[in-house]
Amino acid sequence: MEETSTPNKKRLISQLIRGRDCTKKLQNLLHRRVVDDGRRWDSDESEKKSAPAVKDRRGCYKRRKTEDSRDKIADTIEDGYAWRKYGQKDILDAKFPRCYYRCTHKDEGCRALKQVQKLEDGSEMFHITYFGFHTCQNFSRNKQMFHITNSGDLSFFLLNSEDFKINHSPSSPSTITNVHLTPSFEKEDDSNTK
DNA sequence: TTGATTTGACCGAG
DNA sequence: CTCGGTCAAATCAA
Repeated sequence: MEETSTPNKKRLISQLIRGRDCTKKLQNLLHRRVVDDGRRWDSDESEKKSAPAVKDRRGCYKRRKTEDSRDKIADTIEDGYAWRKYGQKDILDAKFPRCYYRCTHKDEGCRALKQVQKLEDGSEMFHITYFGFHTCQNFSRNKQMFHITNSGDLSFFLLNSEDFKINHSPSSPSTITNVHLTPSFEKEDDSNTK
């Protein structure tokens, strides 16, 4: 990891810059969200409080718009976070069902969600879509960072570190120091270049 | 026992 | 109505 200096370094830097741009965009998005918070989608608390019957009050939710979603293709659904499956659906034109996951720490306020669907091109790969961000404390656990590193998903890593900074302290996360990047960072999904 | 997964019902959007 | 997303009871696993 040391002997290849300039070309890799350059690439790395440009990746970091891209990541930073991305996080900046997301920060803006997050900020907007906070501003007009409350009538977005899923005003869960208020609705749940006034829930009458509990029993057949299923699904007081709104369909997810294309808010802030990030797509990624990977050969594993593992990304270092603890997810809890809450549903699975057969999708109309798809061979494989779509699985729905939320963060295990939802009860602590973490709203991160993801959807996983196997690709139809025969490869054993998965199309993963992330919604929202982790507000739980996952980031203090180092081993999970290395998981992320293994999967080579730099952008996701950066996004979350930024998220972490927003929610906690602006000081640089010391855990980053050990990370070595896998150069195979091929999935180019531009998330939201609309 | 607790926590995670399975699975069919339910809901809102279109 | 159909379809995708979510809920929650039943079930499984540790």
